[in-house]
Amino acid sequence: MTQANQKVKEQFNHFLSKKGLKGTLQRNLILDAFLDLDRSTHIDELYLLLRGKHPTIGHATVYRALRLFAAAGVAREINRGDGLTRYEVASGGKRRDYLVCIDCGTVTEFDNSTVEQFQAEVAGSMGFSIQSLKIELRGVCNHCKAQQG
Amino acid sequence: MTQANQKVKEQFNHFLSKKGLKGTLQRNLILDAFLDLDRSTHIDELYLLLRGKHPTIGHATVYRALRLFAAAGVAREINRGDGLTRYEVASGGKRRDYLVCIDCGTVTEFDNSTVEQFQAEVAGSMGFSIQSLKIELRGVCNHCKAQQG
DNA sequence: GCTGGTTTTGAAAGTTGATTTCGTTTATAG
DNA sequence: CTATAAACGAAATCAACTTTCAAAACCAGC
Repeated sequence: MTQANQKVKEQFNHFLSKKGLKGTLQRNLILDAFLDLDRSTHIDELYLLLRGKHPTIGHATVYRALRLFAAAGVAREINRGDGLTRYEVASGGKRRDYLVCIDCGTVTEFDNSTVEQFQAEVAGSMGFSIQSLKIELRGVCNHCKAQQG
Repeated sequence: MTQANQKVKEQFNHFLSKKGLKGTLQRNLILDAFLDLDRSTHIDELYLLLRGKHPTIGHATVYRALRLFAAAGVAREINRGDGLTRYEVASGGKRRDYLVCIDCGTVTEFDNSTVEQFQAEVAGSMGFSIQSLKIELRGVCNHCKAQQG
């Protein structure tokens, strides 16, 4: 358990008590698995993962837990347009910047200082308070370009 | 019928004959309705719209026609993460830049020269050939900010 | 520790939009 | 025309998401 993960768990517990909700074994197990995975995932993946160790945990519980994590601000929903709702740990920034290769399907995350500049400019000119930003670039990655000659 | 729309229809007909597919009454009606609407739409909206004038057109046919339009390059699929697959006329650029207000749900399109600059920089640094670009900013719009005081 | 009221759980059912099936109809080349 | 491949529409199916409901777990107050 990293210190960052410990902090996330505290944040979630604080959210629960603030809302009069209960801390349960299942919620703890699901949150642990979610944090341990440390990458974006979706309900069924997490469900199957947990199912191995804790056969009693149900699909609906995983579903509800992930939504609760999102409501608590410790997780974030991702929609990549593939019909699946993914979740990732929300800590550290609110950006989601992807390069999606239309050839091999690889999804690369990137971080470019231009993004911040871009964000500031749009916010200024449109009078818009930006809360989150999602940029998805689709194209052909270096590797696939090389393969195609 | 604008000249641009006429061109789109020619493009679609060319696609059909190139692929050995058939031009049908339904496909023409659906394409006309889609072009006339002149904004992003989804299957059911278009279906209901057509249904009024041409009660024999079925849901499946609208669905298949829109996918065909996309395959022909005259339409483009849009996924805004709301569970609906939308389509819009593909003519004119490959960008989709949105501002989504998390308060009132309004979706505003924007066009900012910074986008192009940004795109070029990312492509250069990552060795990525960008084909399409989707930017979605979520936040609070001017109007809602004013209402909240 | 109990107890009582509330919340949570898991299995199963329901919902929704997307997609396919299938028998019939239509378009088009020869 | 006629053959045949494609397209049609209604209905069925699919997959992911979401809700229902009775039983179980939680926890604040005794």
